[in-house]
Amino acid sequence: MVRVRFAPSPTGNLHVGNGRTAVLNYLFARHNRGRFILRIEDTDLERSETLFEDAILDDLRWLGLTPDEGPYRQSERLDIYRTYAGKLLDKGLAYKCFCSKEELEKARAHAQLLKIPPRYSRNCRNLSAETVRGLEARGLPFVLRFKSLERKIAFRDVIHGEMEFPADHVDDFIIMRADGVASYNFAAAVDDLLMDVTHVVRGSDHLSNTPKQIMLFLAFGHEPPAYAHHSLLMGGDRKPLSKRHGATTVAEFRALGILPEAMMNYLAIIGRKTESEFMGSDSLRETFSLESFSSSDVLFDMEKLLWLNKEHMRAMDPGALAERMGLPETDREKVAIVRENARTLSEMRPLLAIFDSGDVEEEGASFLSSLKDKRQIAALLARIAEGNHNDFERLFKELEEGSTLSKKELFMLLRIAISGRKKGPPLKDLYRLVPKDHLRERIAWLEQRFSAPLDA
RNA sequence: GGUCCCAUCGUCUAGGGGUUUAGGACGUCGGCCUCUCACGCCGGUAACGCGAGUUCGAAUCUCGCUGGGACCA
Repeated sequence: MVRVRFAPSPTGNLHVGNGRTAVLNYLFARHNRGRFILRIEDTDLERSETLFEDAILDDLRWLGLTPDEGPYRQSERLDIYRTYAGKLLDKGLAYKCFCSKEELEKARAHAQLLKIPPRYSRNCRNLSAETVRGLEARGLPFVLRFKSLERKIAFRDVIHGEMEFPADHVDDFIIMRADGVASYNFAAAVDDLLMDVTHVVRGSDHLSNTPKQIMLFLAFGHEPPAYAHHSLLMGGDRKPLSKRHGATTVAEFRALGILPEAMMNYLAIIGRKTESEFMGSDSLRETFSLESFSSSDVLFDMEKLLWLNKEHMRAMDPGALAERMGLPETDREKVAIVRENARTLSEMRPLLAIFDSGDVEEEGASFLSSLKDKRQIAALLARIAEGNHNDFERLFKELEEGSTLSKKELFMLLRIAISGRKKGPPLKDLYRLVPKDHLRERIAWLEQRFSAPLDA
């Protein structure tokens, strides 16, 4: 049984990069009929907030990524980590280190100066039991360090292939801090072990940490899980995606009017080879494979997201789309017409205003002002206002007769009278759906504007 | 500073020694579609980071360099 986990830290809103990790884990689990576990990595008590945990949960729900287990919270499992650290201590695979922060800092600065890798000196590795007792009796604070295996660590990453790290890649790293809180690598490894995680699917920023976690598994006498490190999301300048690149959190895209279907679709296909790019969650699940991922980093492409969003908007039942926007299902016809001209839900709103108000945009009004025969235009507007039917073809034919305007001019005149805008959906649909009182309101406004002295 | 990862059109990718005038998608540009915009259709633009080596032949294999990224604190 495949078991995967998504393990965010609640130190901020859900970043799209982490959102992608969540999507991949979810899809991998579903594809294999496995379990998708949610684990909150909140051992950094200073930076973790339940406010962010709620926000992340909310974003996952919005994306449709329902966990099968969890959320488990590391802050509620501190005793477990202590117990497991104790096991390593008993087996002689970990040791107490009394080196002070100051000493460590000094050694690090020294290493920096000599331009040699900053490694822990292993000062406390071979302290006698007696010495340790003595130091403890004096009440000196200590951390627990893992006795790093002095051999190279090799493993096969599902995305990167064969991986090999030299023996000195890992030093005697801390597994328990002086305050009794487990370190990131230790808590993650213990949880992956205890939660029977079979595949660790995460960002390649964790690639260098993997040898540590593998060593911990070996220390506990277990086979490590399979690892799959996917590439990272970058901004246009190939720097890590951050605020200055625009929207970076799932919540921001949601606010921008991106559909969850599109967000999931986009996050699931970038950096991958797939036969088709536009997919719903069913085909995403069916066609998913970790092997289809490229190992190079990916630039976030807003244009492609917008394209996918539009495709999803167009594929959706118009009534459902209306409801998604908080509109009654009966607005389906309006939504169906207007969505062709929008890429996001937000872009649909001003278009929907065509039906709900008698406003005229300046661009439209000034276009009419630019036409020459003002008297004829006023006459035509009056005749449009009289129209009481919904047949655009008929109206157009009626007006065309006796008019000296070009076809294009007549169309534009109608467009502005009906919608108050220069651009928009086909006129015959608009004429059918714009309420007559709004139409008259627009014409009244235009007539008033025309009777006023023009700047021409 | 060390270790690790990565490198084909602007972007995501196909291609894994001859089948390639390097294919597709998004974007972009042009044309068509009885008004505009959008949709749709048709067409165009655009890439193998650099240098050695292996080979009859390399985008494809090897090494080096350069560039970008990550981790270690």
